[in-house]
Amino acid sequence: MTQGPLAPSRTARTRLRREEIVTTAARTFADRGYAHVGMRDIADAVGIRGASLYHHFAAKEEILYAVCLTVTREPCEENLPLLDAAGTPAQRMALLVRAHLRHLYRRRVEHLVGLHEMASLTPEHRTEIDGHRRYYQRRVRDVITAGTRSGEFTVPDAQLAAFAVLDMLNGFSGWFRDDRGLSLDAVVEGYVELVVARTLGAGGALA
Amino acid sequence: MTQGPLAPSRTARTRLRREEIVTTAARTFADRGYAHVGMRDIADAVGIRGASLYHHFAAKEEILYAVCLTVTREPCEENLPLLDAAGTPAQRMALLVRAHLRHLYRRRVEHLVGLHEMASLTPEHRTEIDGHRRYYQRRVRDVITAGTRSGEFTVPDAQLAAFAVLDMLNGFSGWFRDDRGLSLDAVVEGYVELVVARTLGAGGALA
DNA sequence: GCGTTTACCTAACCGTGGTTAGGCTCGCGT
DNA sequence: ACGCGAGCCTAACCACGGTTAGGTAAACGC
Repeated sequence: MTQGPLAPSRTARTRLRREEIVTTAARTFADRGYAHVGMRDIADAVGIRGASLYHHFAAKEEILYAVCLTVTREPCEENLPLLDAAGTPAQRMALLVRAHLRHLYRRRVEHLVGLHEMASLTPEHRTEIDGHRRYYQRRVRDVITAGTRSGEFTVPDAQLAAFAVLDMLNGFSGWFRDDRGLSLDAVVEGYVELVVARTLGAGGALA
Repeated sequence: MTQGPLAPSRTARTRLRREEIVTTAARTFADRGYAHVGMRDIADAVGIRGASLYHHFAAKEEILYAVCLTVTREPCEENLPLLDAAGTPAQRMALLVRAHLRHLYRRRVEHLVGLHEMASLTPEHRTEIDGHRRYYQRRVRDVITAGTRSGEFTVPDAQLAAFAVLDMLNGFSGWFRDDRGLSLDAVVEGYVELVVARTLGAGGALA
């Protein structure tokens, strides 16, 4: 470490560049669709030449893969620990809903890409991304099951409820826009009630 | 009309062929993604040569457009009339949920394509498809508003509830498979309860 | 029956876009 | 101070795939 924290180290700058490419590409993919975006388009948006992208990524699909990773791994790492926190299933579920929606918002561009362009991933990459999603879904289902056992939730089928809740939440990134009537906070709290209190049936027992 | 109903007329056979192409293409698009499917692939699946497709469609995008049309126009024509039927908002909503899910099931392949490949449509076609979707959503929101006014539904925000309900329903086509535990009928009735009774809050007042 | 249309064919074109080859320059580590 | 590799460049390749041109055989309407 001959490098102070003021001037970013070489590896740090490289990482920054990679992230810049991924973010820029995600924005372009979201706007025009993965297939309609060429390497030269991504490069233009970053400010370099098309061929230079291959210094950072081995193929176009690797960039898409990086985008998809951020939207399936981050929620697992950041949101799921909330399900292990203290509190009743309903309280923990409310925490998850808030974190989930805020992540969808923070990464809304990447989420749009991740939801639509799965088919363009390599089979192996696709399998891995799917694995993350299935794991997340399983954890949500387990909390619902726990809430059902404790009597807080009243759904007949935890699996079905998990599908319903996750589809409801994930749909958010498809329609929410900053410049329309609804504020983020209003939607988040509205959804906490819709999901935890109503759909799952935990009356007024919220955190 | 020199043509009896036994031997299909020329125009009828042409229409059949078109529909066969659309159906086959939808299946292929759903499997491998619109961009990864060539005209020759579609033609192979139908049993003709690539160039022959241009006798029925002017461009590849026209085929995708036809797929998208069936999944946005059909629900408007077949499901929305149920909202004008007799009965309370909750009863009418329950009818819509059933019809909506059964349509998602009947046309599940086309729905998968319609949800994922929007970006590959011509701007004009995309606008038209979006129009159908927005109209459908508006009609659902209006029923929820009606149910709120009549006191059957207890949601604070009809617009938000409409988003939530439609995302929940449409997600169905993303995960339902015939060969797993759940039966279609079980899911449909489960979702009627989740949507109408729980999420919208119409206690036990179902049809 | 006979022209016309339908539906399909073979053959080829050609733009697009992912990818590669190879060279320049600067900053970093020793 | 010097070598090396990171980062970016220009130039070009080339395969894929949408599309067009032009022809043929059967089906249809009068």
